[in-house]
Amino acid sequence: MTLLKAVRGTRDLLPPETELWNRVEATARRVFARYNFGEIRTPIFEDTQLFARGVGEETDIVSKEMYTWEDGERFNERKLIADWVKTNESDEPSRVQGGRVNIQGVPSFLAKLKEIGVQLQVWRGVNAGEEHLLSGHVELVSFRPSVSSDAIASLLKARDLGKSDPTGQIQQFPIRLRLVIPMSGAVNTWVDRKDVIVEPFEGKFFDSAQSLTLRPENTAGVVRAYLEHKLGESGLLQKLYYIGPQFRRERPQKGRYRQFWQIGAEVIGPPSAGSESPLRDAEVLEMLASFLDELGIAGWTLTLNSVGSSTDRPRYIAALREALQDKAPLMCVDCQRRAETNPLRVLDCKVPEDQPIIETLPRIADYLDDASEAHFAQVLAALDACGVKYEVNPRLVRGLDYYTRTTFEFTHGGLGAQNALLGGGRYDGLSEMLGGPKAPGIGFAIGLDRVVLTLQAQAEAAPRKPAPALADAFIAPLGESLNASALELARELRRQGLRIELGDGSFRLKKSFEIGNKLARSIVLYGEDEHASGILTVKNFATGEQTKIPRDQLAQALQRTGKM
RNA sequence: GCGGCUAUAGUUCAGCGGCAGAACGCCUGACUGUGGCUCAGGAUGUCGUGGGUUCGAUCCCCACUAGCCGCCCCA
Repeated sequence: MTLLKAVRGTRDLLPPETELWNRVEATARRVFARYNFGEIRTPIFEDTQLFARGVGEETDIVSKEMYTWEDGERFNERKLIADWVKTNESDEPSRVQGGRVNIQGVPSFLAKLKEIGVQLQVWRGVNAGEEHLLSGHVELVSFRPSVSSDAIASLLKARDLGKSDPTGQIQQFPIRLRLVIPMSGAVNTWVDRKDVIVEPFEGKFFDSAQSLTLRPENTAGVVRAYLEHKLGESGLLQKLYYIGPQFRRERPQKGRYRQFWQIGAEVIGPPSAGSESPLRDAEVLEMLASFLDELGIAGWTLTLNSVGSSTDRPRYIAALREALQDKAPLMCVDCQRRAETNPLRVLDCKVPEDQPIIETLPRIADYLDDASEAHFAQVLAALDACGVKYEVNPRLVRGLDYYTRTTFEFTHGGLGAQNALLGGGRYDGLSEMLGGPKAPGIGFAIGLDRVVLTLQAQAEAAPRKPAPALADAFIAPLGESLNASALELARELRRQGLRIELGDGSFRLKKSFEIGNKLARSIVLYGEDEHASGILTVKNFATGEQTKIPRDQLAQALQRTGKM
């Protein structure tokens, strides 16, 4: 039996690494608290519509990277029967074959069906125009009073196959399932037109309550919660932070996982609360700089830009498209594609030859209206005033549709291709996109995985690595009869705040020492003598010093060695 | 999603068309209530999975899976 493994792009976080994760999270909580942020926890999955409307239907995240499923999906027998009746009512009886499910599709699709074990009689005919038997197994289908579970399973498989069709090949040839019941006089009693409600077939045999999606980011969820709970009605600015896993189906790489962790925060509220103020932008950026500094991340770079208001941006994109009509053919193939699909991305191109051309393209700065321009200038002025270093990069663009005005990212050189530690920006129109009142906001998401990677790389480079955390003491019961009272001793010490490892009476003393030396700073011997006298034998591993300590002074003594 | 590289012991990695290897770690003993150091001994294993070539495959070929690097995208 093959061992099951964590699925692609996911991973287990084990001690002692989790200690580092906790440190980062604790630092975030501590720093954010000083700015009066409160924690919000939103669901890990949301209605798919939330992300489609918030993040943007056309973004890569929504169009190809989300984990989406139809929740509460049920096989709809009525639809299946209705479809059968509809497609077969004009068929000549002689053309109807008994007990089979016919599936039409392209050869690769049929091969796949075979591969996953769908046992059906299958002909190829769409492309080749010839009939060719690929599999001889005949699956019987009966659907009175209900469709066989095998047939349902086959439909489910075919449906999933259609969903995961990577090349779009299958979609070009829609899956057509035709259920054919045995030819006999029984037909009319099996499916009586009067008993069946014939409805137009809508192209699916499945009904679902709603489409759900594992969150690919958390801002949309926070804004949804803000609207749902009418937090704007307080008239105050809402300052919320979150820590949690996010999900995107991308190709895994170092620093990029399919389940990844983000620490993020949002400042959002009605305009009357000052949510539009450039001071909020600067304050958030200053907080992030403090967070990274306090964590001890050296060598980060803050890059920022203004992508303009929701009216500036379309104007700019139009201008960019126009300029690219002439320029794009001179650029790399990627840029030629981007010019069509997502012109803003051309600005991100890293090909050296393209750089001079990019320099000649229109700049977003020239398309900002006066208000946006002034807003950005005030953000920069506030950053200057508090001494946070930054670079303005007029080519910095963000991939999510909801960003307006200030956008930024903090990068770190040690991360390779995935060099962004965190990213964020202002989203003045998001609330309205979700059907809410005007509620400008600014937020960011820290890539926790990447921050941890950076810290680990720094620790690796450091001349002295920190020693792994040791327990204060290892309690070694000498003999299994002492196990129970050793637990009592451990409980006593632990309740006084000590970190205790408890051995086992079956261990030979030598083994207790060996294990104790690996796990703890001191060993406490708990044998018959100690049990009777209440005077315990304690040996400090570092000094080799061995002393007798009365039980009531033990905690204090171990505390003291802890500070050594 | 695309391209390249990789997959052997718990870990880091050698290796070879014909008995599966090192170092570290682990276990046992020298040493029955005293660890680290030393010495002696021991066990490591589906050689990623499935096919193919071959008398014979961990090695060569193919497919798959996973990881890493780059692209894409983003945190």
